[in-house]
Amino acid sequence: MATLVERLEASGLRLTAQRRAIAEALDGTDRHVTADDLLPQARARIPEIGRATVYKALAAFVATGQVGEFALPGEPVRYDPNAGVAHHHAVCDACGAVIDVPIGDDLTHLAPPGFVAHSGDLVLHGRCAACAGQTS
Amino acid sequence: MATLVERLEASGLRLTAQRRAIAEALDGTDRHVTADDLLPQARARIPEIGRATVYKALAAFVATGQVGEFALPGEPVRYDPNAGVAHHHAVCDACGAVIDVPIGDDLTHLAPPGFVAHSGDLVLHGRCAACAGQTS
DNA sequence: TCGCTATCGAGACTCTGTCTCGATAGACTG
DNA sequence: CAGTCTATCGAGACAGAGTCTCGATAGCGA
Ligand SMILES: [Zn+2]
Ligand SMILES: [Zn+2]
Ligand SMILES: [Zn+2]
Ligand SMILES: [Zn+2]
Repeated sequence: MATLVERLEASGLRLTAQRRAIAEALDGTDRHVTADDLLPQARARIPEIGRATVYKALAAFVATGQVGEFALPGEPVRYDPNAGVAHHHAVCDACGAVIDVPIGDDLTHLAPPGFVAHSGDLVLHGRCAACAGQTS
Repeated sequence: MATLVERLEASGLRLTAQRRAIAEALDGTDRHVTADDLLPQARARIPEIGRATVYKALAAFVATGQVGEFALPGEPVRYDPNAGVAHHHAVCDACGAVIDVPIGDDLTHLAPPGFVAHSGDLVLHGRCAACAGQTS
C-alpha cells in the first residue's frame, strides 16, 4: 500500500506543504485520531499551521475517499488514514481502543427493499483482548 | 410493543412530568431526532421545560437501554425511541432520511480474535427508494 | 512573468452539549 | 400529615468542536 501522501497525489488533490504535513501526521499513526489531536503533530512539521487548515485539509482528504471518518456519540469525529482498504471498527468499552476489523462479508445486502446501498459502516462494541481478560 | 413511557416505567426509572413529556415527544415520531429537535415538542406539553432537562432525560433513557443513540460525523447525536427492538440504520445520501433496518444476521461474529463483542451498530449509506429512482 | 484561483492563518463566531447551583418535587418515615 | 432526604429541575454560564470571514499568499497555467 502506498503512503497516504502518494494516494492523495494520485487522486488529483492539490498537495500544498500544509496538506502534506497533515497527511504525514495522519499516516504516521495507526490510531484513529481527531482533528485537534493532529494539530500539534502537524505543527511539528510546519509550526505556523492553523487550526482551520487542519479541518479543511481533512475534509478535502475525506472527499477523495482516501481518508475515512467516523463518529461515536458524544465524541469528536475521528479520521482514519486506512480508508483505501475498506474495514470496520471494534471499540473497547473499557479502554476506548478502536481496532480495525478486516471486511469479511459484504454487508450491503442487508439493506431494506428499494434501498440502494453503496457502503456500510459497522461498529462493534465490547471488550478488547487486553481488557476482556481482566475481571474489571 | 408497549409505549416508550411504559417501557421506561418498567425499567424502574423515576418518571417525572418532564420526563414523561420528553418520552412522549420522542415516541411520537418515527424519525431519529436530535435533543434540540425535541425541545419544542416537549415544551408543547410543558412550556417551562429547560434545555438541560432534555439532555439529562435523554441520557437517563439511554442508560435504561430503551432509547438508542447514534451519531453521523459532523451531526448532532440522534435519539431512537425504538431501541427496545435491536435494529440497524440506512442513511440516504440524497435526502438524509434514516431508515430502520430489521436485524438479520448476528454481526458480532465479525469481531477480531480476542475481542468480545456484545453489540454491533451497522450504518448503511446509499439511496432510499424514493431517491434511487431519480436521475439526480 | 503575469494573473487567476485555491489555499492559508487568525480569530471571531455558531452550535452542541455540560456544569453549577439554588429551588422544587417526590418518596419515605413515623 | 409533617419532616427529611434526595433526585430532578431550570436558567444561564461555560466548554469543546467545528465553521466562517477575510485579507494575504502561494501555486499553477498562459
Ligand atoms: Zn480495552
Ligand atoms: Zn480504521
Ligand atoms: Zn432519500
Ligand atoms: Zn432506529
